[in-house]
Formats: sequence, structure tokens, C-alpha cells
Amino acid sequence: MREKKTTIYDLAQELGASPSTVSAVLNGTWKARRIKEATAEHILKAASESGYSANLQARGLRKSRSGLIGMIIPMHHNRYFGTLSHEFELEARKRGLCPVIVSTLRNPDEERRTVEQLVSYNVESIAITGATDPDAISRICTNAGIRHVNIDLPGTLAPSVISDNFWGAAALTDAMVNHLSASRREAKPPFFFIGGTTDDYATRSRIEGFKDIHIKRLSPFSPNQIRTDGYDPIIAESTVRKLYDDLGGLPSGLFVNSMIAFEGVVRFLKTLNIKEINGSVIGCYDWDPFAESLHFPVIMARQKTELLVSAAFKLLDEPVQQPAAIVEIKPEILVSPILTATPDEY
Amino acid sequence: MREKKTTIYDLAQELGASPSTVSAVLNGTWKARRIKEATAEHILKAASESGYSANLQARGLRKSRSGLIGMIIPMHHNRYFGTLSHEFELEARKRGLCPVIVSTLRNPDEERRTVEQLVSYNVESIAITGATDPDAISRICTNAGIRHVNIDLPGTLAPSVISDNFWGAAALTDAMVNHLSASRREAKPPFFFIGGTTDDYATRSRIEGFKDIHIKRLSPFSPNQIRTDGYDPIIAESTVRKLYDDLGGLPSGLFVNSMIAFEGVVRFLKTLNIKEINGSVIGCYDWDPFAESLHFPVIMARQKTELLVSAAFKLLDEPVQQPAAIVEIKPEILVSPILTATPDEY
DNA sequence: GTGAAAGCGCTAACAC
DNA sequence: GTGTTAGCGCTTTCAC
Repeated sequence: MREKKTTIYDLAQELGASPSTVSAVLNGTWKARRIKEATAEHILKAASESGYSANLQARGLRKSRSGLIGMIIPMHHNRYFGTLSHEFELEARKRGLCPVIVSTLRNPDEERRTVEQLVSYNVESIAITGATDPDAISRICTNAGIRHVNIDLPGTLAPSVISDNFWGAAALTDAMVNHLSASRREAKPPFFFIGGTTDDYATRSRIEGFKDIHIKRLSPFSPNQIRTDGYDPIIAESTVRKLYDDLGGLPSGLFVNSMIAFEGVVRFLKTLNIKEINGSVIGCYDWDPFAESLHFPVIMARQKTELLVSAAFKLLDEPVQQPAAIVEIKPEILVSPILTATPDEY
Repeated sequence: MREKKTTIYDLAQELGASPSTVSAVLNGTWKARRIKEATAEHILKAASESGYSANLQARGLRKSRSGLIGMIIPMHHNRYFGTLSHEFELEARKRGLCPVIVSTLRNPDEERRTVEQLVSYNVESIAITGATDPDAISRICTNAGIRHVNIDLPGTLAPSVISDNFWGAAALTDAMVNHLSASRREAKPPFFFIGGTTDDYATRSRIEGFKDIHIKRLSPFSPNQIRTDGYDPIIAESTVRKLYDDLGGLPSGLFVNSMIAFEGVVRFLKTLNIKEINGSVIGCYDWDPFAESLHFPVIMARQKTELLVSAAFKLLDEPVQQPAAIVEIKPEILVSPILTATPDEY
């Protein structure tokens, strides 16, 4: 281990050049300074031999930029946010920025502390996903003059890109109705909506989309068809069991709001006969590769994370921020393989 | 948006104090400087009113520390690495460090560039998981005098904490044998190992563990029982199909190496009758909550990520780095719920 | 108890 | 074509 890292001064001294020359060569602005090719090569060589690496804190301090870009997510150990992180990272690297992705576990205090920390590091901008209070974060960022954008959960103080939950829920419900056999479709049986919470903006929009198609294609709708008891799999399991007991069987259509709740639903469905499950159509507003591997068909709405993220970057690039701007991205509707074998149903 | 962020100089001027006093108050070293309580309160108040936030780049430059800690992972969109990131973040925050978790997609160039970038930001230390060439990364870090540790994949130039793959595979195989009915166990039928690649250190150790128990409890072992065609689900699917065709049925035991390969295996198993699947015992060296929801039982080995990460931090804290140090963490063996219903088998 | 001043490593304006 | 120099915002010794 070397005692101290080499600086441009060390290099300058060693080569009898000036620090500014070394600096220009090492940060690539040297053609602009019309530095001799030979000098440049000379310096570059010495730098790589000494294992020189620029001190980005010093550079950042001087230029009042950091080369960092921040992202706040609720958690890392979740496929959806993992995919968002992935896309975010790709976009960030494309712009030569180093992504700093921090999770805050849906804790408002943690969110505030984290944003303040990112601000202190002078990040160039911040993407906020699934925060408990996006506007509180916006206030901190705005106060520090930092551009930021909400992803997935809209705020009123910064541009937002969100999933088109109404459209997605409607499309999912529509696909579910299509999958009913012609005779059952005639019977217009009620579908049920399970999981999530109406505190949640996304859930409310999804209920609206579900309702819309339900009324158009099935029956006029009663509030008891909505069972929003939260996202916990255990709760979802008991909710669907209770529903089954109440109805004396599965409903013809089950719209499950989120993969987490779906895990619980699957635990219950496993206890049933496959014939019985196949009498119903199961939809899930979320996507997981494993859900495609179940022994019964599932229709899923998958968020197009690549589009969410690229739209977010586009909003950040906007010359002047439009706090009210909202971009909606439609999810895609996927049908697990076993279903595509019966295309006449669609 | 404010034009420029307030600095300790602004505050000092505004309050008629000196920058050093303001600095001491704001970074908490003021009791040591015996600054008057009143002065401190005064400054603190002004700071919060002006929305002051320390410039951590400047502080870092001055103290030659950054408050950042780096982690290199292959990817974010994967449950295992997501969980690792999560644990890493918790540990980092506990120490007051800001985690910078960057994925390099198993690309050696990207890995090198990323580490160099982290070095340039003066991160306090680095955790490396699943790198293609841990020792190359070690060389960069050592040259820059930065502490670092390998997680999951050992290197020879830095301390490593790895999963005890031999033990885990042996324990998993053992649990699989236990699950055979007594009569089949007597028959000592051959088990098969699917997925992964022998280029991979982890896979090689797992094969050894599998072999060890196989020989002890079943039959002397032939190399054709190992089918390491990589991690791709599509390939795994065709490998298991071919195996099924060759054997005229499923083997009595199927050891699947990784959740990714398991996805493909499940796609094939879905095409079989449940009776047929239940004639075999399925194991997977990896864990996913959804795999517990399948309609047939699976025995899984789950990495104890919390232990991997805490062991890694312990190694970083060591007064002097022991390049050869290797800490092995045993995974835990989990049995999907349906299996726990037949405890007499264990 | 508090202030003055040097300097962390870099960039950029201005010399020459 | 290259060197000199003044900071970026902070911490820290040393003075008083």
C-alpha cells in the first residue's frame, strides 16, 4: 500500500511541467489548450506508470459538480425496484455519471436524511421512487437547487413519471374477461379485486380501471368486490380464503394487486384442485418470471421500467423544470405461456 | 431555487463569528473547542434557517476521507444481489457511511473502470461480490491503499467471505436423500446435478458436496450425473427434458444449481403429471419465496446474506488485512411448506 | 473561548 | 505552447 496517492503536483514536479499542463492533459482538455502531442504523451505515460487517479472530490469542489447522480428507492431486495435501479444505472453511466442508489425502507425520516446527504454530496440530480412523501423531498431539493423527478409515485412539486395505472388495470381486466369462455362471458359474473390499500394513489387508479371495464363488459359493480387489505401475503391469503368460503368457491375473476399479495393468493390456490382453479381467470398487476411457471395460467401487467427510467431522464434534461408535468407509461399485458396455447379465446 | 448554497463563510459573516467557530459548531466538535453553549445555539439556529448543508466534497478533500463506501455487484435485478445490497446498506448506514452500490454486469472492463472510479471518489473501502476477476480489482485497490473484501467469490489478494458451498451442497443432498421414501432410499437410485458451470468456483465446490453425500448414502457416482450447461433457464429446460427422455422418466433426485436454472426446470416440470413429479425429490441451491409456492415440494439452500455481509465488515475492520483470510458461511436448508407436513420423513 | 491562516487537489483565467 | 495563481468550502493548527 502506498503512503499517499500521487497528485498532479507530483507528476508536474517529476516531469518538470506545470500543474496546469498536467491537469489539462489528464482531464482531456489539452487539445483546447494546444499542448504538444509529445508533452501529452509524456504526461499520460508517467501518470499511468505511477498509477495516478484523479481526486474527484477536489475536481468536484473546484467545478461545483460531483459527477454523482442520486436515486432513492424503498428497497433493494425487490425485483421491481431492482429492475428500476438497473435501468437507472445504465442511463446514468451513459451520461458519465456515477449512480448512488440508496434505499430508505419507506421511512420518512430516513428519506429526508438521505436526500440531505445526497444534496451535501452535490449530486447533479435525484430520482425519487416510491417515497412516502415526495413533496417533502422536493422541498429539500428545490431549496438546494437540485433537479429531481418522481418515478412511479407522483408529487405536486416536481415532474413525475408514473405508470398508467388506470389503463393498465383496465387492460388487465379486459384481458381477463376475454379469457372467460364464451358462455361464462355471457353470464357476466362478478370479478373481485384483492390486495393493496386505498391510501395508495396507484391502488385507487387501478380500482378505477378495473371498475370501468367491469361495468362495461360484466355487471354493475358493488363495493364489496374490492378487498384492499394491504400488501401482506399472509393477509392476502386469508382474504382470498374468506372470499372462497363466502362465495362457496372461487370468483370467476380474481384481480390481484401486486406480486406480494399474489404470493399469498398462490399459497391458497395451491390447496385447491387444479380443475377448480382453471374455472377462474387469475390476473396480477405486477410481474415475476416465476409466476409464469405456476401450474395454472396467470395474466400479468408488467411495468415497463426501461420506459419509466428513460422518461425520467428526459424530464431531468428539460431546459426548465415543469413541476406539474406528469408522464404516464402504459404497462404491458402478459399472459403466461399456457394461455397462449388457446388463442381462440382472445 | 437559490442561486448558490450557503457556506460557513456566509454564516460567519452574517453572525459576526469566524468561519472556524461556525465549522466547529456545525460538525459537532465544538465542546472540544470549548465554544459557549449560547454561541453554538445561535449558529445552529442560523444554519437551519438558511437551510445550510455541509459541502461533503470540501470536507472530504480536507480530511482525505469521503464518507462513502463502495460495493461492486454483478447486477441489481436479482433477488440474491438485491438482498446483499440491502444488508450492505444497513451495515454502511450503521457506520455513518453512504453506500455506493454499482453493478458491472460481469464485465471485466466495466469492473475495472468502476473500481477506479470508486477509488477516485476516495471511498473508505470496497466490497466486491461476484466479480469476474477479484484479484485484478484487488490490485487496483491495493495500489490506491484502499481496504476491500471479496464476498461470495474468493480472491487470493484480499480477505474473502464465501458461502460454504461444499457444506451447503452436501446438506441439501442429504435432505433430499432423507426425503426419499424408505424403500427408494434402499434402492440407492442415482441423483442428477443440473445447471451452473465448472468454470465457476462455487459450482465446483457444490459438485464436490453433492458427490460426497451421493457416494456415502446412495451409489458410486458417474460423471454423467453432472449436467453443467450454464445458468440459462432455456438451456436448463432442454437439459432436463433431455435427461427425462434419456432416462424414460425423471431421476429420483434432481439437484438444481441456482434459481435461474430452476426457472427452466420448472417450465419443464409443469408439463408433467403431478404424480410423476412427486415420485422425485427436487432440490435447488438458491432460494426464492415463489419457489415455495409451487404445487410440488422443493428443498432449497438459502444463503445467509446477513452473515455474509456482517462477516465482510468484520474483515474490513480488522487492524491489518489478511489477504489469505477466508471466512465460510453455511447456508440454511429450507423445505417448502408442503414438505414440512410429512415430518416423519426427516 | 474565538479568530487567522494555511492547505486538501484540482481547474481556469490570465500571463507570457 | 506552457506557467502562475487564485480560489472551490472545509478543517485544523496556532495564536491570542
